[in-house]
Amino acid sequence: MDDMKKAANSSCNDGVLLRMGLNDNKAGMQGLDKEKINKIIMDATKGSRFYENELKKDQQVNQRIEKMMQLKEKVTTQQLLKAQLQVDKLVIELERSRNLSSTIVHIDMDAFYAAVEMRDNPELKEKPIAVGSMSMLSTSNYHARRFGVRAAMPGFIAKRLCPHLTIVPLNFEKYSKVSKEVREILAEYDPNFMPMGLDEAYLNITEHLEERLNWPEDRRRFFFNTESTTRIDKDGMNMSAKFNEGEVSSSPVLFEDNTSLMDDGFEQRGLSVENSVVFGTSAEEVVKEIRFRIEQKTQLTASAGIAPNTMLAKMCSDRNKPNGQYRISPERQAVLDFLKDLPIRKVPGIGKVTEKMLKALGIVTCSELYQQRALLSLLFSEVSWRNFLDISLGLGSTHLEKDGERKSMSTERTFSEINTAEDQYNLCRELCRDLAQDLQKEGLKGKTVTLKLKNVNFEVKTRASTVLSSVSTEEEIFAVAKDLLGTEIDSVAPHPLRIRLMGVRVSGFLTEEEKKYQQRSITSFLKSGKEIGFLRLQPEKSNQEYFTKNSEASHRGSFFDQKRAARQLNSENISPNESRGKQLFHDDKSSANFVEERKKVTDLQNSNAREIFTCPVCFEEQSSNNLEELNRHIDECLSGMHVKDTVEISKNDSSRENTPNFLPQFKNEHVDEREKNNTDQLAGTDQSANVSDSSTNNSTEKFGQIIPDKSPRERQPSNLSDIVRNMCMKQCLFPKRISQDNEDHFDKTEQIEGTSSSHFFDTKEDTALVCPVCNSEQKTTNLVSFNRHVDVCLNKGLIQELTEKEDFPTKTYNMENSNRVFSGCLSKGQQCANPSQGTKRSGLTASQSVSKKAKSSNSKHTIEMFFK
DNA sequence: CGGATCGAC
DNA sequence: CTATGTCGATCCG
Repeated sequence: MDDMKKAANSSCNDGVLLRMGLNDNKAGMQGLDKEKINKIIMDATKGSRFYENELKKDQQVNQRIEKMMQLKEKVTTQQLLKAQLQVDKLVIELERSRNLSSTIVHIDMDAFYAAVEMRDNPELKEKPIAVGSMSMLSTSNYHARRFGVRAAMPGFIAKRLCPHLTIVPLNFEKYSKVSKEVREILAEYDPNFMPMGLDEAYLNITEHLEERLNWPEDRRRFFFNTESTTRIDKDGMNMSAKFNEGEVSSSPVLFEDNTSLMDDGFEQRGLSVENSVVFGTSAEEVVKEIRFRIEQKTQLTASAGIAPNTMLAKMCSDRNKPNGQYRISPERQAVLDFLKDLPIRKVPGIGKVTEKMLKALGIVTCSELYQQRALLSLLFSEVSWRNFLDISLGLGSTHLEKDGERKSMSTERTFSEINTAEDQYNLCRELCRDLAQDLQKEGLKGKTVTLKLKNVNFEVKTRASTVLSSVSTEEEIFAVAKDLLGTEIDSVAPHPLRIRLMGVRVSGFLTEEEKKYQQRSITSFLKSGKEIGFLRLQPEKSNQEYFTKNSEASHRGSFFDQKRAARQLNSENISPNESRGKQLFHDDKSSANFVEERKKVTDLQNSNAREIFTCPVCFEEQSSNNLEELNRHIDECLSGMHVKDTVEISKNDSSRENTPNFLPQFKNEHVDEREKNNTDQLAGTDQSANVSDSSTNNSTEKFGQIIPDKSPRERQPSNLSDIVRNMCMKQCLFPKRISQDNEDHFDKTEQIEGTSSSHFFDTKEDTALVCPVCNSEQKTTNLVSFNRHVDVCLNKGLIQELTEKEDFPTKTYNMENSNRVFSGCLSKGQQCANPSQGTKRSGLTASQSVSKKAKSSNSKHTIEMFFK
């Protein structure tokens, strides 16, 4: 967002102080010099918990650097020479595939939030201002920057730097509105432009430039905003809305010394009719036109960069800001000239830490980055050094990829210290509630819940748990999160957990495909009694829900509101008793309530009065509410379908054997030129693999053999083992991989993302089959036998458990969230206790060779293949 | 997979 | 008093 953020940290000496200070200080009547600024910051910082943590982090980075330097010492000349050869081969390839044919533009609004606030409140125009709060600033205007006030700085420190600083609170609605106005303009030049936050965007104007060549002059004519904000129609009519403000003050608000585009010689062009200006057909002219229109429409200025790829364009927009633009002409030499002395820190993706590490190697500029390419290839991961190489050659994306599906969703909050378990659980629930709401908006469900905690010393911890059934509701998320939180509370007991931030994240979303099948998998089956559970309790109340009710009854409104209210009342201290783990309530009143409510639940469960049974196999409601009878019915149902099902599965195995189906699909249609080249060539040697991959990829037919391919509504699970198998397949949790060859392991992410199915029962030599029910390793690798075992196990185990009303064996499937459904059905209120089982995940059995093929056809790093 | 870290806005 | 919130990527164990 903010141009100065990086400058703040660039080319500093080591040390926390300098990191937080700034280096460049624009000359001006007012303002502070670098030294003063750093001193003030230091005084405000020194001794704080925050500072101590910064020091600690600094030490860790230093250790990383030390490790790297030790590695460097071991590098022999021979290794270096060899690496040099390898890398240079790659350089030739990269060079050969350099693509200069696109015209990419990066637009960056100048000090966006601050500029908007100044525009809307003229009183602020002459003053140093910042947008944010006393604890954190989002941006500052250029006036304030002269005092060292910048984004990501806490307001109270900014105030010390610049006592006259006006801090205005964030107003996202307003910024969004302005942002939308800007985007409307951008879309005219590239309908597929890519916004990056509210104040930045990339455009690919290659096509626009071509079309524009044929445009008549009038189509490139724009009027000043006293009349119009956009070009006129052929009839000379205004096409767009007028400024609603009615005020004519169009002068830029941002910089006292600025030169508006209007003063920038547009009138001298001689092309303009009164009050209008005509733009040319070059890329520069297009971008000037865009910036002109933005300014006319919003009274805000933007900076821009023009270059053959996104990386360069972004760096260009930084070059002449504020209110300027810069272009790298599409020639190799122009690119290299631009990079020659450019500090690596200016490169997007190179941050504070990377800068420091590279600096330890004597690398500061991009040309130095290139010179050290061989060494870097030995010291850094492949991904990293290839990225470095791309950077030093000036290579980047020449097209704008649509960003794919969201991968996670989270919410987190900072607050003044919270140290009682009760408060922490309440807060956690509130976060879960908010998150659940957000998830709902996008209709997402995820399998992994991550809890994030920051203690009062600013140390951050995350704890994650992946569950079998995907979660989306407040209760479901909280059920997982509260355990994670409980574990953390326990881990510091008897001391209280003293935190200043808590966050909850959900990730591992189901793909569309998975969503469909999930409906008839055991997960949904077990997940909630509401849907298709074979036992319904009325009213449907889980323990958690009682907890909610309870806490909500005593606290109205948001947790923070209550805290605030409590502080104001300031009468009663919440007793900071030993907050032992999962004991949710500490004060007598709520404890009592909880116990009482809990009792109600068990009472309800014990009185069979309102139970309705639904058979999990045939899905028929049972007339009897007798457990024994239900069990007998289920037995019959299961044994009736058992044999047939086994045969069906075994038949499918053979057809599945060599058709791996976990390969990820191509994420986007467009393939980078150089990737295309390589895949084309690879196709020669690897054709068969590609064909087979793509054919299996979407093969619903094959998929359908495993799970009969009818609409979920049409077909319900035939028996429990079927259900379990479906679940296993979709969740990729099976079978267990015994031999742990750590070398050359494949990318699990890809497999989980992709539609994995066929590898479920794949037989591999290094794979032992482990029964998901009894958890015992099976001697046989024969799938038919194995399936039989699982079926037997299921029938024997599950039904027996049902009948005997004992706890689910510890060594079973992890039921996690499903506990409450099971508890209701198995043993009237008894929970099946296997809390930790679910976090253990089995490895996958996909063959590595296949996995590599997947990469070669899809990955950015295909070039590697050439050197083998 | 889980956890830490980096980087961007 | 008072040092953000959200997201994706990567690396390591």
